[in-house]
Amino acid sequence: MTFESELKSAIADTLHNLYTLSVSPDEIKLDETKKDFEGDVTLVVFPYTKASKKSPEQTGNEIGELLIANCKLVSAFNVVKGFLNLSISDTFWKDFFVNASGNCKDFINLKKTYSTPGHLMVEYSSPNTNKPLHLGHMRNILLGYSVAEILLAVGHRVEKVNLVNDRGIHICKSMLAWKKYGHGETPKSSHTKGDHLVGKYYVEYDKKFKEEVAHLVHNGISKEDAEKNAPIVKEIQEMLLKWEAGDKETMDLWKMMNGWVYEGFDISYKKLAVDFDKIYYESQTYLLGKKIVEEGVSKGAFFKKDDGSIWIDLTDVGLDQKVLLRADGTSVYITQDLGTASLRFDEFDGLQQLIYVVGNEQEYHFKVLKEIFKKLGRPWADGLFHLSYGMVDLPSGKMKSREGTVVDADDLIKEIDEEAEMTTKALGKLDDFDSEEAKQLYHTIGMGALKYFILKVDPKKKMLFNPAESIDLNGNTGPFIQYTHARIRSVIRKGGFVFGAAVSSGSKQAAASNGQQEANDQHAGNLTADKNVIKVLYRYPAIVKEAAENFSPAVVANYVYEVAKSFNHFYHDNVIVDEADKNTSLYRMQLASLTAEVIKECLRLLGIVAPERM
RNA sequence: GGUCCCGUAGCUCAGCUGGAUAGAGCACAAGUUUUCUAAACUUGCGGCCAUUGGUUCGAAUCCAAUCGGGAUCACCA
Repeated sequence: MTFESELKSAIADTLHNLYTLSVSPDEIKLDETKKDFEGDVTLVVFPYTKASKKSPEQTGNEIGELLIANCKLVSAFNVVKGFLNLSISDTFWKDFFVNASGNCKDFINLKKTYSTPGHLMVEYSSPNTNKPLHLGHMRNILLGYSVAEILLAVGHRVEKVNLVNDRGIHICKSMLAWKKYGHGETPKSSHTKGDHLVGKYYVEYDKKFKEEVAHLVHNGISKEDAEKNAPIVKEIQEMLLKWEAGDKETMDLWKMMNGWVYEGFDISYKKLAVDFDKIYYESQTYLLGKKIVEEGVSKGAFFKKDDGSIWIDLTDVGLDQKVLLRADGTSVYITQDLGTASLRFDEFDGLQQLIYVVGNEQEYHFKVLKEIFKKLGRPWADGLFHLSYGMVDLPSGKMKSREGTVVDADDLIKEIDEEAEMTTKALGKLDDFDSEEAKQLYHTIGMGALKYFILKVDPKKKMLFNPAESIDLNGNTGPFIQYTHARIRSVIRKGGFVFGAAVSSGSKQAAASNGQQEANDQHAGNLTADKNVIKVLYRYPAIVKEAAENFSPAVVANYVYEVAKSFNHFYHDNVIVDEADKNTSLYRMQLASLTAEVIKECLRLLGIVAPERM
């Protein structure tokens, strides 16, 4: 149902006929025709003037004429300078529309994009269990979820996984602070979300630590020594040792506090409407990887220094030497990543790609990880992909947990929901909603605003988060797109059109009986304002495919905005439900309905719900 | 210092596998509703696409250098 490949071969044939030029259809590039010119697609003829030995205009005209004669897709052409603008026949657009509209489910469903789908894993979120989620985590979570949904949409098998960083000295900090100063406080007793309570003690530790250091410095000890020898530091080291030894009391405390955090995270994940197929815990994976290090040593890929530490030399690929195992035989950060990656490819048979959604500050780490596996000759080494994204900055500067300049995820969600509530109430369209329905809708709209705001930006760019603007509900925003969907639904409810009625009853007769067929026939070759909408809808499968191949929800986000815009333009100029003109009415309802379906699906890929009313 | 990423309108961003007069939204100014949801639509204002050089018929897009911003180069995770 695409014209590009057919047109390209026709052009290739034409070039061959005219100038005995052999060009493969794949090499031919077609651009969308600029708005100011007549036509749908444009062929730039400059590259062919050498072969034609004629002016660009002449060349364009010759190609255009032959195409008109030989390719029924092309209904008209014009040449401006070296640009051959081709009009695709209305018949094509109409056939496309009738087909897509009549088999809407098939049009929306892109699972057959690839004849042999892949098997991929997306790791995202990956939080620490010592503090609540903040804005930076949200970019990660929303990106990861959306990428996974997009990959699923084009038919890949996808494993969504989360690797929880639940152990280590930073986790012990909140444990120690709670033990010393917590007086048995629990989420229940304090009416605090578990992750926030634990986060509070993490901050508390840092405060005490600073106090002790200041005290020691005051007594004439150097800052460096003070930071090493503060009593609380000794305590924390003891605690870590106890944890590693499996000391019962410490383990119980650890389990209890982590449990609080997980309860808190679950609430946040639920609000964000994201999920995971499998959760890995670092406490279970941090000892993995040593075997791989040994293997590397025996293969000669790694080497041992005199002190017993094990290294890899990556200077040949432009990286440095990197330690893989400490002199005392304990793991470093990358050791466990070696283990988990390996584990995953063993666990999931046929896994081809492992996509890590992790901030760009880890780029070096993932380069090293990939190189190590290459050196070890793992066939899947090239399947490791670091989906790196930029930091989220605030207008006031960088976010720093310790300085309290973070935007807390739960607070932000609450704030945005409230904003959505205020706006919705002010518009007063939904006074018949009961309070539960209304609350649900405010959240739907709030999340639409937040998710769209974050996902429309190219992941690799660092983004500026302005709390005031992200809450904006007009213009290029999630609610704008959600609104377009809701408006279409509303109109269609009034018009009484049941989408795909003909299809569900499964016969052409049904289509004829409700007038769809007739309506479509009447509009054959009579496309005008609606054509722009149809043309935008036509690009939907290619857009999602592009987004999947580039792991970029931003592609979908920017596209769905275009869909909404083009439809709103159409809507403004045309009456959809018109009792006096049933055929036109029915035709336009189909167009509106198809638009709504595309919007809904694109939003779904971004993790955004398209409401029926708003 | 080495490596990587970014620099487009006052602000937030598209466009970057080279193509025509560089697009949106916000903000600002003006207009559109007895009609299907105005969270909409229309119009205006706003640009040496960081700078310089190169490649090319053609550069925001590719290459190089420079300037500015960020990240990273731990026996931390």
